[in-house]
Amino acid sequence: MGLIQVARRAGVSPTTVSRFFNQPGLVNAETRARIERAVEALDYVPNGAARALVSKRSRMIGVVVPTLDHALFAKALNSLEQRLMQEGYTLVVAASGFDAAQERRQVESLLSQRVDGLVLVGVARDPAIYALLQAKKLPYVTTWVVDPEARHPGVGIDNRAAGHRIASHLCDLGHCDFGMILAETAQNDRAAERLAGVRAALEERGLSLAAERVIERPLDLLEGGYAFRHLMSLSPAPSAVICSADVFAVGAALESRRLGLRIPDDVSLTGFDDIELASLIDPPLTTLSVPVREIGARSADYLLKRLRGEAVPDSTLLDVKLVLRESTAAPRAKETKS
Amino acid sequence: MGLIQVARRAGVSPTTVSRFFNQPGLVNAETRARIERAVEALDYVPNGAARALVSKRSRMIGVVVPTLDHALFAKALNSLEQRLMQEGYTLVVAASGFDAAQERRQVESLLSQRVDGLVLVGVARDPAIYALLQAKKLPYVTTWVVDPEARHPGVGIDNRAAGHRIASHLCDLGHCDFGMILAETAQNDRAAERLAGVRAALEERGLSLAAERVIERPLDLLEGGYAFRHLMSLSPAPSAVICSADVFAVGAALESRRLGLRIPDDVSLTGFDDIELASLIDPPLTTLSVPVREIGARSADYLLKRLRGEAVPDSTLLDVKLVLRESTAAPRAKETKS
DNA sequence: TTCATTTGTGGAAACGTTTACACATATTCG
DNA sequence: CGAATATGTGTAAACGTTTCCACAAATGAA
Repeated sequence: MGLIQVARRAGVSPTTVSRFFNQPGLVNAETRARIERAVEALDYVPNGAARALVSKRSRMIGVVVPTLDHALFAKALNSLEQRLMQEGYTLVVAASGFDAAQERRQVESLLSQRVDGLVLVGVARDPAIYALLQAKKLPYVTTWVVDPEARHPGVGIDNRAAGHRIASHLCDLGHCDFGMILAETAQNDRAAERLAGVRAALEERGLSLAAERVIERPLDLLEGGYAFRHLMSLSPAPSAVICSADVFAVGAALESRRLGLRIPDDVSLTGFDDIELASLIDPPLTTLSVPVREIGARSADYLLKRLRGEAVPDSTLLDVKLVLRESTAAPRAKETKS
Repeated sequence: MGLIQVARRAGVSPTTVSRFFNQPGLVNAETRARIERAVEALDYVPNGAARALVSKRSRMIGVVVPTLDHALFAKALNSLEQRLMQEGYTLVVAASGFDAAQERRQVESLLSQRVDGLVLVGVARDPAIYALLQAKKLPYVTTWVVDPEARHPGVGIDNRAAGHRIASHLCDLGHCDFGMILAETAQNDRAAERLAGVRAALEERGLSLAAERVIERPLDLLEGGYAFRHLMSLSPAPSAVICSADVFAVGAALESRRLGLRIPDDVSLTGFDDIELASLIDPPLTTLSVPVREIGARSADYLLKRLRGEAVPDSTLLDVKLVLRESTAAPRAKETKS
């Protein structure tokens, strides 16, 4: 039911059939034709398991994302998959649901499936995972972030600098009262870094961000709306709300309409990621553009090169762009205390 | 570097170690403890390739989606993955990019990786794929659709009935002039069926949908806007625009604002899928709710059961709900010809 | 006590490839 | 013309599991 049957039918040895698939150049054109015919006739499909067992390469790349429920990770996966496929690799995916223990189990499972490389999101995770990866000498990349201490190869952006950038923009416009909506930092080092960057920018100007003005929520359009409503109920209400994801910002923008608040006249609003919707809502959202597709493609490239044994720079820091649209403006002149 | 080393260290035979993993109940508690220790000490991870080779089951399920660029498929994948993971299965994904030839290559690749089952989207595809699946006796499900002729097991909705339903709703409101925006039917049988359903509903009432009022576009927010603009430039402009996906409808809604058209006063607008955004835009979108997550979960269930050898109904037809929100209303009274 | 059953374990043969290594024949070169 | 080098092919040993079968010891029933 395999190579041997094909070999028999083509009147050659199994070795030759194997070569036919792996280094066709080495086999005589005529022989090649005979083998081709045999393959067709038998509907032969190589057995990846046997192949992986002996060659010690499965031609599979594993990836663990927090969730597939949001287009962001899915988009990155898409470009990852495309690149890998071009090179004959297959993608094995697992979704951890932002759960550290589950992520660990997933990684173990992927190791067991003998993936040739691994793509992870973020750098903060159960150290046991890194220990295992080290022990097995498995090539891996962390994505979206680049480990500041460079202990792990990564493809991503500087989330802290990005947070700094967007906060600075708002400060430059004259804002002093901020609110922030972000993903739960305990399970999301991207959000944590962005927050740190925002904080740093504010501190440089002698401003600060009170804890009750930092709202952590699961990433979700609705949650963005709730958080926004809450922030705007504080006194004084923030004159600018920074969101760690466009999804939050869009939710906030929709909620603002319900609250009768105008953006940017009453509040400035910023997002993060630059999803398609960001440019389409009213008003178009000022945001920080994250090269999602490139993250996917470059991660693939990194692993591919390592698997080919080529030298690769450990980390790739991608550029983010501040995209100025219409959701930010100077704050309203402060009413003088009566 | 494997079972044997663990066995040696634990002072048992490889067979016993194998049992330890596969039927722990059969091995003595004391022995089990010894093996456990050996496993820990050696950082042993079972070799899935070897396992698959001899057991003929890889514990991997393959899935080919058109794209991961849209949240819809990704969401379904997410629930699919969750269910599979619970049962110890791993998900291998490929994105065909709506390309039939590529889909075929992907399926072959998945067959080669020896997946135990396959999830496909839609039922229209290269017949060679079905032939191969048949020849290899590989369990598979088609999703989103249920093959009307029941030649293939499927988990999905009745897209035609759904199209019929939403068109009927608009007819009942009194609309006569329709436009439709949908995905390219050549590569998307879901869209094609929805269109057919709409057409059927109209015909029942003596109405029809001219070819130039059916706009096929790649699934994309922006495209929805362009198509909408074009439809509204026709004369007479449709009083209702039916979209085969919420993504189109949201794009259309955003565009309507730019055009100075009010929804539903000037045009009624309907979507399909009921994505989260649908309820949040202004006005909230009347749409047809598709149980995306359930499609994923049930597909997983189907395969899981088949792999366990249990009997399973060939097809699962899921309910769709017409979600009435505020984007549809009776058409404006027609201006009488002057 | 004897036989049958349960419980726990091991031996050895697959599974379908790849990969050294060897070898025969044809080609090139000094 | 002989030696060196390509070119094309084959033999046989892995790879790390599972699975079939056998078997010993402990337990239960008669």
